[in-house]
Amino acid sequence: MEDRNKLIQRRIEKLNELKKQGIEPYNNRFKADSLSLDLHKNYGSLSAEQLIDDNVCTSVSGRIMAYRSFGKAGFMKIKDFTSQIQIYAEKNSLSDEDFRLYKKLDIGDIIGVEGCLFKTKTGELTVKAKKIVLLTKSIRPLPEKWHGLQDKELRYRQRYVDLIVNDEVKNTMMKRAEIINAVREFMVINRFVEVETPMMHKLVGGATAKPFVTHHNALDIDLYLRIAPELYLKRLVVGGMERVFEINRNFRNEGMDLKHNPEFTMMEFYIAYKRYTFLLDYTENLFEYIFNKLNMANTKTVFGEYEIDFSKPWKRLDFFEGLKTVGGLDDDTINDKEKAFNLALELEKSVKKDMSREKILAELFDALVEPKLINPTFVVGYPVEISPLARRSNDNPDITERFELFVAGMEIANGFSELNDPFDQKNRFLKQLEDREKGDEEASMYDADYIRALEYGLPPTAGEGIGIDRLVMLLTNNDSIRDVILFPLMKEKEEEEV
RNA sequence: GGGUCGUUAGCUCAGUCGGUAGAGCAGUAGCCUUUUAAGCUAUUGGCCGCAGGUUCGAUUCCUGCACGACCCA
Repeated sequence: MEDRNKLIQRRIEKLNELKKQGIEPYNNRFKADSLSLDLHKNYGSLSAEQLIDDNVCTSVSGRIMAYRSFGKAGFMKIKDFTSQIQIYAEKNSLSDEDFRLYKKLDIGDIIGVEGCLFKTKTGELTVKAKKIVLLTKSIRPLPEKWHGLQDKELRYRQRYVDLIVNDEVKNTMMKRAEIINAVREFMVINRFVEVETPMMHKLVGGATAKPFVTHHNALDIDLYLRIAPELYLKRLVVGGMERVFEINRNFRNEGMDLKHNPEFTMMEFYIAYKRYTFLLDYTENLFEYIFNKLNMANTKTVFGEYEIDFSKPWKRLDFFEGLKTVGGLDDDTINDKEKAFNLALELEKSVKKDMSREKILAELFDALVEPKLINPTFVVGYPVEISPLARRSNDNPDITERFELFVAGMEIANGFSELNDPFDQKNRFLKQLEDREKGDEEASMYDADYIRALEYGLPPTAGEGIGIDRLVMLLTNNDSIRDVILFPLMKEKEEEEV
């Protein structure tokens, strides 16, 4: 233990003094019968006189968040997972031993209190302590009571402290849980089955991204943390599980910024005998369901500087139309790879000479169109070239039956009619393999078993992935993905003690 | 990967045109039996991120590094 910090030293001394007096600093035998929020709900509206008449006695436990002491009495605020409640401790109502303990308590300590409810002069519901039990001595001081913990680095690294002092973190995470529950409920109502497919893959596939590599010792093989569950979920559809979904982590070995964390949560689902057009309506309905479940009065939310209107139906925008009407490109630039390439260079996009025209256009779309898609917009009509797992459109074999959903300039979802033609899929894998050999580390690998599955027959199927973290960002008005992930990845920092 | 900014007490922040630093909260001691960021009095606490350079002297100026925030790729 470091000896430089006097505050910690002082608290350790206190802990030892308490032990000497026979007080256990880590006592786990206190039984609380009430939660703070329930006390406020059940008794908060009673008058001071009524409370005294009713003589409501209770026991609560929680962490001391405020401590105001004057001589022979004082107030504390203790916090449990539901709320906070004030404790009044006075000499006359406590045993000498408990009063001595009370005088030694620190902010941050966790205690149990038995006593009866009353209202103070200012009308605050309070427990007048008859008995105080120390449950956990805290030997590290909490951040300042008024400003809390501001340092973002510390907040992410020591999320436990952040959660203690910054209520909005817990609120966001609770809302995240509600959102995921709502999503799951909606899927189950629609007769989807939740499944878990492998996180460790022998081949990279299902998306365009660089993977993390790990090693299995006993088998002596490299494995990849999955970049997407797609190919496994579609194998399940082949097997007759015609409606499946998975809510789980994907891992992509890429940069980190406001919208990207190396591990992130996706909901992917597949439904047989439907086309991508079904998914558009289904996604709108899913959002409507979430809004209702979260008691969000209308279908509008504030996100940063924007007010976003989720009311149905959402805008549909053709990929190439978008390049023109939103991105301001002319037909010349769209049709002439050279011109598109030069424009992309001007915009400082990382394009290469040997990239296909469609890939360059996708970069231009990313730079010029996406940031302008604020209200929910389904972009449709993506080129085959950049959609290796999507079915071709019957009207135009260069275009797929695919869409992406954008909100507030962020990609939220990606879905399509699945490519179920094994011959076409085989060729697309071979094309990916070529790209990979040319040095494209994001291209997928050839998955022979997946082709075999398609040869058994994948029914016509529609599938979609929804980025859960970004969805939570939208609905909780957080502009950083780190604020909706409990433990975002941070570089290791040297610790000051062992 | 590039650019801008940041890193000072446990926390939130000042500050030093270069002479080794302050406040509030927290802590400690005392007074105080209805407080709400309780109050009053006194007081402890600092490798001023790390390493190097310039200088008589660096927390301050310069360079590099680490970590972070934001912007760009």
